[in-house]
Amino acid sequence: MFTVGQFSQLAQVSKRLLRYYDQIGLLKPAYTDKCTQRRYYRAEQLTDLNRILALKDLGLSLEQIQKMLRDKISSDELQGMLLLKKAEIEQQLQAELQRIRNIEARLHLIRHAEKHKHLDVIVKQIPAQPVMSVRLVVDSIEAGLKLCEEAMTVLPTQGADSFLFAILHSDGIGEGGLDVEFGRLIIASARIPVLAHHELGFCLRQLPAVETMATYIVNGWDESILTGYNTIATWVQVNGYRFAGPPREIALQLPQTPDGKDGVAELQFPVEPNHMV
Amino acid sequence: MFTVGQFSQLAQVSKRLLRYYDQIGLLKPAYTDKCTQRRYYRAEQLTDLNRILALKDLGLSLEQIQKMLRDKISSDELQGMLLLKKAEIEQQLQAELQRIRNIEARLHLIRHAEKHKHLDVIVKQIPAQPVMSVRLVVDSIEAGLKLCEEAMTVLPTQGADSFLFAILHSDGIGEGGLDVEFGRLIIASARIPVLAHHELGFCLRQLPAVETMATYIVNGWDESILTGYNTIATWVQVNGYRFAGPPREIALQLPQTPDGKDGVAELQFPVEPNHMV
DNA sequence: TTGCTCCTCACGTCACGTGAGGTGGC
DNA sequence: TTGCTCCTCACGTCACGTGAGGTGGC
Repeated sequence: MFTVGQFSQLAQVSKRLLRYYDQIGLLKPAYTDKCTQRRYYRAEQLTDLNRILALKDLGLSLEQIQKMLRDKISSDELQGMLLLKKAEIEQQLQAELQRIRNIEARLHLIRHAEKHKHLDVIVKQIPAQPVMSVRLVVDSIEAGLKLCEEAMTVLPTQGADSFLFAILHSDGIGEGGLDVEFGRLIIASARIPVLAHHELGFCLRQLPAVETMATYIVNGWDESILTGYNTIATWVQVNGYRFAGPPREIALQLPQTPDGKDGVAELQFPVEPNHMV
Repeated sequence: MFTVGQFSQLAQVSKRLLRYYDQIGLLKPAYTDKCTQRRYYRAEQLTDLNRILALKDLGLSLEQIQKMLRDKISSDELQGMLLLKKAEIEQQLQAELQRIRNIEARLHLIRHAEKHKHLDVIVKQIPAQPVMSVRLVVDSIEAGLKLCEEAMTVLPTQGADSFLFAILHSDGIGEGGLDVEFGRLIIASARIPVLAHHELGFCLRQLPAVETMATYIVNGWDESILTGYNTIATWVQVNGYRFAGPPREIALQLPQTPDGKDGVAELQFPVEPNHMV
């Protein structure tokens, strides 16, 4: 029979761990003095402890281990648990690899770009979203901007969180003009004056959800937006993604000053991992 | 200006997270109503939040992030931190790979061995250890056992935690006889009757520390020990290790019954990763 | 008697999730 | 007035580490 101190030395674990395992009922000492509360362990219990440590090393939680030991688990069940755990770890491993790639991308950007705006690009899930919008082909960017302003004035203002948005459906600058969509996000079940704008071609529709959306916040309603496109494009490339759908632009805050410096917009680019890289 | 709810929806994070970041001073809302305690965020703050999330994604702790943002860190420092973090993750990655290999080994053993004794093999660090021992070459295992018993009776008993041990220095069963060492571990600075046993050849020396020692507890002081050797050998092979030094045997509990069923011993094999596999 | 080990609280870790219970603005 | 959102506690998570403060056996 060994005391905690002795037993902990034999097993090369802390005394606290032994007391803790006693407390949660994972490994009770062979004998506990009712009076002094002292714990006494048998040499044979090293076997039990080692088994616990081995299972812990495999990444199982103490709770799982406890259940396994208590239920005298079968070989098949153990196999199942291990396979499950393996899959789990493999997934974690993928995540870590992704992180490493991300870090390398940052390092690359730090070394080769002057600023670190790329720190502000974030990938997130975007849920589906009802909108009121109009879609058409315009000849030039100027025409598009004009339409945009028109839409801004025409569409009814709702709450503070009902935003204007634009989607560029055509790839880059095609020769056939720009295929664009303008409109307003519809939050909750606010009252929508649908009929009033039918003649302008506005329709109610649903923007699809996007699993992996690379987003970037642009401060300033001017050339910042163009550099924002560049930032996000660089980020996407360096981080091993590629574009996977039409980009969106959300006006989070309309500019109040004529130079537009106080406007805030979010650029959203659907992306997917680029396995070619 | 947005309330927590609105801001959390924009950023796709929980309200609790925003309040938490406020609480720890990582991201204070642009304005907090002194009276109602309500938080109000500016659209521009999405930039800050995204930067925080990006750094978090890289695996940095909130404390590190906070320091980075507070100290207006330089590009070089950021680079250093990222390199450090990368190294950390790579280390974790190695650990996970090792775990996966371990799990695969277990699965293999489960499928091809009948029991799961291999669950009881544990790798640990063993510190250096003073001992009183004698080393010599014997012709046969029988002669060795006889010497062992002699040593057991001759060596003075100390506390309950002063164990007898044996080390097999020769590789397997060489033709030149067995090179063995017997003795007793010396715990703390107990009084040692050195002189009394000089004529038997006992010396005080230090067993070296071992970084990676594969250990296995044997219950029973009989043929269990041989099967124990087998268990540990299989384990070592399947888990991608190889032997890296003379094995030790520690008598944790001397048998009290004639059949020796109640003895307990720990087998210790120095090992190292087998990169050949 | 002096050390040494043992004991039981109980807080700290890390980044929030999850109610409980109550209040202000449309 | 009814909902909705907001607020502040405060506990829970996971596996212990780390003192604090006190006690029993040689």
